[in-house]
This record gives sequence, C-alpha cells and structure tokens, in this order.
Amino acid sequence: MSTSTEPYRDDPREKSRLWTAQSGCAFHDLRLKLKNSGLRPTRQRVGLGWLLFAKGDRHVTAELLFEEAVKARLPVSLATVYNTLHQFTESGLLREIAVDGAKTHFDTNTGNHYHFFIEDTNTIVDIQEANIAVSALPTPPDGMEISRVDVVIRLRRKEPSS
Amino acid sequence: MSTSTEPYRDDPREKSRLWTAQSGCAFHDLRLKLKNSGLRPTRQRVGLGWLLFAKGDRHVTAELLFEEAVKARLPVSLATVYNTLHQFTESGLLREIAVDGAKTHFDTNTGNHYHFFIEDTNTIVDIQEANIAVSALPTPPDGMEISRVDVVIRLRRKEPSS
DNA sequence: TTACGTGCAAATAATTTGCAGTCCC
DNA sequence: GGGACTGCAAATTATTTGCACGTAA
Repeated sequence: MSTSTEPYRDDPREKSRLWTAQSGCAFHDLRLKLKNSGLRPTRQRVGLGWLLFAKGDRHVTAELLFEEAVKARLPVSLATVYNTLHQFTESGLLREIAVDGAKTHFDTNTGNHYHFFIEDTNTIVDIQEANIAVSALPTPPDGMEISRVDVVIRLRRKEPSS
Repeated sequence: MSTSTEPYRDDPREKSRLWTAQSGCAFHDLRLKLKNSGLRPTRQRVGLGWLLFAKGDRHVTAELLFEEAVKARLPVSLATVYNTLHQFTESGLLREIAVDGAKTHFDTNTGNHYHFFIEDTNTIVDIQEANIAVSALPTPPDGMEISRVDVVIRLRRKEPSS
C-alpha cells in the first residue's frame, strides 16, 4: 500500500505548469499520469482529469466538478466523480483540504503550501507568497511522526468603516 | 448580532483552570456564563456545559458528548446536543475545529492555539508548547481581514523500523 | 474477451428542522 | 403563565455502495 506508488516523484508545481503550457500534449500526458498511478485512463477519468488539471491549480468540491463535467458534456455520474476524486487523491494527484463546512474540498496542488479560506463564500485560495512558515514545530508525542502541516488563514470581509 | 456579545472578554485558559480548580462553585459560574451569553441555563445546557468544561480543555464531537451525557444520566437528545454545541459556539464558549473526517469537532479552549491531529484515531490534541508560530502572515486580499489562523499538524504512527 | 469502470438508485452518516409538550423566570 | 427549550421523528445534505451493464487493453 505504500512502497510501490511514488506520488511525489516530481514537484507538483512543475506538473501544473506543464498542463497550462502545452495543451496539445497534455491529454497524452494525463493518460500517462493515470497509468503510472495504476488507474486505467477511461473516458471519465481523463475528462475529469482534464477539467481538474488543465487550468492550473484549482480547488473543487465533488458537486462543483460534477457541474463542470455536465457543462462540458462529459458523460459522468456524481458517484463516479466522488470515486474518481478519491482515487486521484490516493494516487497523489490530488489532496484533500480540511476546512470546515460540510463539503470536502480537493486541491490540485499537492505541494507544500497553505490556504486562505474565505468564510463568506466558503472559498479556498492558495497562499502564493513564500513568506509564511511555521516555526519551531513542536515535538510529536511518543511514536508519532509529522505527516503534514495544514495552515488555514480564515478571512472575513472587513467591516465597513461605519 | 455582533456588538453586544463579547465572548473573548477574558482569557479562556483562565476559565478552564477555574473549572478544574473549584468544583463547588463551578455550577454557579457556568450558569452565570450561560446567562451572560443570553442562554437560559436549562438542565440540559448546564449538564452539557458541566461535561464540557469541568475537566479542563477538551475536544468533542456531538456523538461523543451525547454518549457521555447518556452515561451521566443526563436526560438529553442528540438533537439537543447538536443545538447546544452550536449555541455554545456562537456564544464563544466553544470553537469549531476544522480537521477532515466527516464529523465536526468542538474545542473548549477558545484561545489562540494549534492542534495535533492523529490520523490513525481521528483524535485531536492541543499543542501545549508556545514555541510554534506562523511567521510573516501574507497580506489578505482586497477588503478582507484575518479572522483566525488554524494550524493542524497531522500525525501518523511512525513506521516500525522494519 | 474480461476484468476493471461506470451509472443508477438505494443505503449510510452526520446534521438540521418542525412541532407538540415541558420547564425556567 | 408564557415564551424559551427540548425531544422525537422526519427531512436534508453529503457521501458511499451494490449490482447490472459498458468499455479499454
């Protein structure tokens, strides 16, 4: 379950740049990516993958991606969208983001980065700047190790000066 | 909705210490706290408040608190537990924690602090040490301001040396 | 071909809500 | 006493699952 797959083989930012840059070959590249992850490149997976990765880094919910697929005339069911999102996540193509709100959010940027969460609209935005860091991580208890550090900066609309 | 209540009037850590210290008067203090928050101190609310605040800082889910209430012979329904948790949260007595997993977690420590999340057991643990900080917060976009910064350090069991 | 995928609908799971009855002030 | 609170069950919302059919290798 953990030895053969290597989802972080290359810098995911590099990947994203690839998609946006060369749109001709991106399809082929995506199929390859799926195959390497042990996922058969079916029409639905390639289509969803295209919606997810062609436009640079994105944050989606299952519902949102499903709507996009419908608009794009991709024949797919909501259940398959859920399944696909989780398969992509397990393969390291996506990452789940923990913000509150009932819905689960997925991020196409699997690299180490943090998020703004706009409370008003339940929207997630990448923090682009590199000048944020968590300093002096505390020691994990007993036999534990750090798997990931999530930082969410929650934003609200600034009160009108009144 | 925002001018009259002042949930952060005093340091919540002080509050927690209070509960554990003087258990005789804590009931009365809790009732007062509820009243100040505009919540009538009913049997259920006082009972749940007691379960929540009497043992120092805690992290609970609705389900968990409900089970405790049943064990404690507190006559309460799951729906009321949900309602109460949200009322407490709105009043600033509790805080919601965003980790993933389907269930919503509530934290009795409303002060500024961060969390470990143990992936294996879906457990939340306070980070006690003060030597963690987010440095150089990025500038929020346009008319937004920072409402809160959440930091979750996700832990997994360290792989046996194999 | 043939196992892996997918669609649909039904099943779960967590949470919310409506309303009749109960309890605090 | 009267309005706020609660309990229950039914309703919602998000997500998962089972199974017959479709499709990529």
